[in-house]
Amino acid sequence: MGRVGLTTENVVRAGAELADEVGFEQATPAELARRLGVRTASLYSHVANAHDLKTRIALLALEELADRVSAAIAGRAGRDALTAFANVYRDYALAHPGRFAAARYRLDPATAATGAGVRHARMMRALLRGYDLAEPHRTHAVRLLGSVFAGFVDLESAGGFEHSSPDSAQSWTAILDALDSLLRTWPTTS
Amino acid sequence: MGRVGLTTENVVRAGAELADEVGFEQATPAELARRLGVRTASLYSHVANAHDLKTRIALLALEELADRVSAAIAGRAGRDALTAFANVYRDYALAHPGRFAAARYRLDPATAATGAGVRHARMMRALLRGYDLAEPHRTHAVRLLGSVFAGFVDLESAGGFEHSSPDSAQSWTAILDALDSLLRTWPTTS
DNA sequence: GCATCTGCCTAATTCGTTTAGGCAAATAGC
DNA sequence: GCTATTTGCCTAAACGAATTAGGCAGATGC
Repeated sequence: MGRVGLTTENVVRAGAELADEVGFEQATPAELARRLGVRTASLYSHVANAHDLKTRIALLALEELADRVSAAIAGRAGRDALTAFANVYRDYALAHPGRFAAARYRLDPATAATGAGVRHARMMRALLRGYDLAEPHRTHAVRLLGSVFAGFVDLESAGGFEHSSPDSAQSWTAILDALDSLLRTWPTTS
Repeated sequence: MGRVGLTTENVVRAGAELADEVGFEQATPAELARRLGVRTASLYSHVANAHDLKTRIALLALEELADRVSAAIAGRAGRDALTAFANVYRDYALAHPGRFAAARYRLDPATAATGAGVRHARMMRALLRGYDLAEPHRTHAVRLLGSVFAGFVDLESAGGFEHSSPDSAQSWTAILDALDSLLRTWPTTS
């Protein structure tokens, strides 16, 4: 009956691990308490409620992801930076599916503004400095890349590419190739 | 106390509408029963359980989406077909957010194989006939398009583009432009 | 060594999911 | 038009998750 030593930090980190194991949706206070060897009610001193727990896991994931992207693109430019950035997303999603799902959890605007979401946007723009894009094309490109990364990784981890050849890793590199070449010859007609 | 006239069909359709109003995750049997003016338990004669309800809503959404895509791309090719296809996705997602979320619900492989998912894949390949892509590039392109459509629409409906200019509609057309030009000059290096 | 703080507890409420079994309205056979 | 059957919706009840209120005891500060 000794104390387990819970803190908000603690609980959230354990929640993130739980999410990776059983899925973000199933990372509930009840299940988390079970894992921590504690009564469910005890968690409510550290997180406000189920939504708060999920929000904190989401913020943790965004932070981790931003750290990794930041490390990966340092000193790289152009196509190198593009693949490094993209691979961080993909690797993170494959290694930490629950956290990655958490990173896509709908945050209210105020919370999102405080979190690491802004860092992501900034890094994406930094990445595009290696390509010669004026506004508004740069913004369009940011959104395209964000869409492709999120979309591909989502489909892949949902098993959408599982039952067909070639395997998804090949498509991934081919797509990065294509995006690189697209960014170099971005159509500025409109 | 007269009978409401529930059928599986009925219940699922009402569930889809509920999902559009309150979100797919919140489209629970309990809430649905409330809307239908019926006790929760009564639904269980028509759907097996909450998961079954969600699965059926997902299948309905996939079907509707496939029907619309099919109508939209008939008689079109190349860039016309591409934008028609893409706009069906986007319009559907904006008009029916709950159903669209449902369409991304993880189905077990057997169920997925029976559903309209395969029609989507076939139509996407048909769309690409307008571009000159040999295998495996065509498959890569299918996956790229799937990723972009899903990713963009997801981010947009999650409000990811809300607090920055230019507005998302402009990015959408710019991205379709870019994709069209990319498909016409697909890099076949690898 | 005492007072305080606080981490985790028990107890209780509310709500969603699900199963079992019953009654009555619709339907079909004659 | 009466009877038999189906079946749509019900009540009752079990179970589990989320959440709040309040209490005890172990850690901490003096």
